[in-house]
Order: sequence, then C-alpha cells, then structure tokens
Amino acid sequence: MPNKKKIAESAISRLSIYLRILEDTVAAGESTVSSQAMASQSGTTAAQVRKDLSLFGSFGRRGLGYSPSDLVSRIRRILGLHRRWKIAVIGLGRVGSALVEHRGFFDRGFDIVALFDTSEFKVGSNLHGLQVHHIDEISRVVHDKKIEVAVLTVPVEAVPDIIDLIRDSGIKGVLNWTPARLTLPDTIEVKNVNMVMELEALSFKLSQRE
Amino acid sequence: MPNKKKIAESAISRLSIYLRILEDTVAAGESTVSSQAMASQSGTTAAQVRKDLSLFGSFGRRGLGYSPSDLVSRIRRILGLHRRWKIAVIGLGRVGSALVEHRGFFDRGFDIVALFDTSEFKVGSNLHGLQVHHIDEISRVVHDKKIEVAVLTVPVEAVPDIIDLIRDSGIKGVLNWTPARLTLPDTIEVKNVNMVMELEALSFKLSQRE
DNA sequence: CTAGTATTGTGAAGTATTTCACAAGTAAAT
DNA sequence: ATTTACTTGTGAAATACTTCACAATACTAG
Repeated sequence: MPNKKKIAESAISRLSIYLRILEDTVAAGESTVSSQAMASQSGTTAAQVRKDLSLFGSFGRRGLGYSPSDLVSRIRRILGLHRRWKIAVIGLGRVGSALVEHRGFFDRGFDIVALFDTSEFKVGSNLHGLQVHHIDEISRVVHDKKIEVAVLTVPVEAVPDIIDLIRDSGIKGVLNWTPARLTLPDTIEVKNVNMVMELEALSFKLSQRE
Repeated sequence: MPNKKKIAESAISRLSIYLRILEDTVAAGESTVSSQAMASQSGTTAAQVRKDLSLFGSFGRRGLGYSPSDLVSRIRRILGLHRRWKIAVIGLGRVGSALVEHRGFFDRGFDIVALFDTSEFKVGSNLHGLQVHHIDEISRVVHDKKIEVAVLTVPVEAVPDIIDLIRDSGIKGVLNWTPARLTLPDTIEVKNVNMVMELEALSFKLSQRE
C-alpha cells in the first residue's frame, strides 16, 4: 500500500463520493461493481476511479471488478472512518444549532460531544442533550472528553477573540464555517466551508453565459 | 479583456477570497494594495494573484500595485455580483431554516425571496417574513418572482420526488446541499456543498499523520 | 482447449494549473 | 539625470492531475 505519497485533495473528495455510492451498492445486494459503474454514478470516468483507488492499493480483480463491501471497508479505512471522531461545535447561532441536530454527522462517524458559546444566555443551557460551555473552558473540556475536531460556526468578527483559545486547546482539526482565514499552526488541520463562496461561483458561471 | 477562455474553478474561488480581503482593505482606507499583500492575506503567492487577475484583464499599475476600490468593483463584476440575485430555498428543515435567517447571503447580493417545502405543517406558514409554498408551486413562483437560483436543503431521500419539478421550473442554478448527485440538464448549473465530505477530508488528513 | 467478452492496474501521454523569472513601468531620493 | 526600490504582467518552465491505451487476468460458452 503506497503511503506517504502526496494525495490530491480532489482524489479524497472522490473517495467520499465513491464510498456513498458503494454503500448503496452493498445495500442493493450487488456482489461486484466495476469502475465503469462507479464512474457513471459519480460523474467521473472509469480510468479516474481506478487511478484513485490505485493510489492506495489494488483492491479489484482483473476481469471481475471490485467487491463493494470490501471496497467500502477499504475506503472507510483510508479516510479514517473505521473509528468514530469526537467533535465540538463552537458557536451556537443558527447554523451551529442546526448542525448540532443534524443526523448526518452521527451517521458517518462523527459524534458531537461538546458545545461552546460566549453568550451568557446560551452558556449553561442545554441543546440536544448537551450542556453549553463557555469558550473559556475549551481546553479543559477538549482534554477531558478527548475531542479532536472543532466545527467553528461563530460570527466572523468573533474569530480573533477565540482563535488563541482554539490554538491552545489541543484540538487537532477545525472545520471552519467562517469566512475568516484561520491563523493556526500547521499541526492543526483546517478545512474551510464557505456557503457564500459557492454561491459566488454559481453567480460567476451564470454570468458567463450572458 | 480576454473572455470566453476557460477559467479554472480554483481561480474563481480565489477571486472570492481576494474580494473579501479587498473589501477590508478599502474599509481600512488603504489606497493601494500589492499582489504580495493580497497573497499573504489569502494564503497563496503573489504570482498566483497576478495570474488570476490577468485572466480577466490588467488592473494594476507596474511599480505601484492595485487600487483596492477599483479591484473590488472589477472582481464584483467578474463574479456577477454587480447585481442582486433572487434565490429560493427548497426544504425548510434545520439547515434550510438556518440559511433563511442567515444575514451573510443578503450582505453579498443574494436575496432569498421564496421558500418551498412539502410538509403540510410548514406549507402556508411564515418564516422570516416569507410564506412557505408547496414545492408543486415552484414553476409559478419562480416565474412570477423571476427567481434564478435554488438552494436545495431537502433530505436526500426527497430528491427523486422533486428533481423533475426543479428541472422544469425555470431555475438556472442550484446550490445542492444534499449528498445526491443531481441529474439536471447542463443548462442548469449545479454547485455541491457537502459538509460531511469536508469532515471526511479532515478525517483523512488527521489519519495520515498516525 | 480456444475464442470471446469483460475488467483491472498502470506506465505513458496529454492537459491543466502553478510557479518562476524577468522586462517594463513608477516613484522617490540624491 | 541617475540610481534605487518596488511592483505588475506574462511567456516559459515546472508541477500536478487526468485520460489513454494496453498487457494481464477472469470467466463463460462452445
């Protein structure tokens, strides 16, 4: 299994997509699946599918295709989804609150186990069975609960006030929903999600065809 | 201004980022900005910034840099943000409802002007000053209100039931929050936003460094 | 056992994107 | 007027990513 090699971000996104497709394939009771089948369901090419998989090993059988259930566990392991992840949500405005109650995270191995905010109205209250902590407690809670990932859904103007707390909390990765670029050491992985940017890309494309 | 050329998706994302930075620069009262300054704030290189801008024209002055306010209007126009866009939200679960009340869209030129759902409890009710329509009415409403973009936040299992309605509604672009791949003619632009996929990418990166 | 059809894995080729590197332009200092 | 410091715009080079194309393998049918 070739490791250490640099893997393109785009290949990882596609693996996520393949995983979802393969879970459906397993649920449908299929016993084999071809790169072509995966490609057409995911909107890419068969060669791309095979190349993506070959970055991590050779999981198929020539002439036969792949075993969906085998591939599901392979990809889960590649993506680090063979275990569960404990995550915290920081910022319980509309978006943060919506995420807390979103089943999709739990379903795919992510457990929201702690909530943080700064509002005196929210701290101490309960949301979806979890007590809301003040952000000042993040180090203690992250340590106590062995939390690895934070989902950051605070207003962008609050970022400077809390970024140091996040840096020193022991958190290993951040899913950043704010439009701010987080200045964190590269021992902390950051992924940015930006809804408005996606709409702007849509706006661009629509504008292109006068 | 070289047009019609194919522009990379990644370049467009960066333009969005530059735009945000430049708005701050303007607000700070700066009268010039260099590609280097933009690069360091956006986490890329000066050469990349200049190349991205040069795809659309030459907006700077050698030796001097760029005018932030000029660049803001140039990029706004490039991205199609010199006008406002009317959008509909389809699916008023937790995420959809959170988006409706999210100020960030309005602030950047996107007006949510219609809401759709199928639940008999929601249809007819009011949310953030807007009446909730049944999805069956989408064609009429899209036409009446001249809506161009739909934000799709329904449960993934509801997609097959409504995709035909969307296809025939006159909508020109869809921001798809469901993990389903939408089968729409390529006259309709689709952008996918997938929160879980982003977490999976984070999971992969964290797993990489055992 | 042979022919025919299917399908993977992967170097090599082809594209796309990013980075380099430098001529050209600007202004301030001397 | 010349030097110095800065900075853009852009071909060319380097790197990254995708697609091609085919040998290798598997199975079925006759």
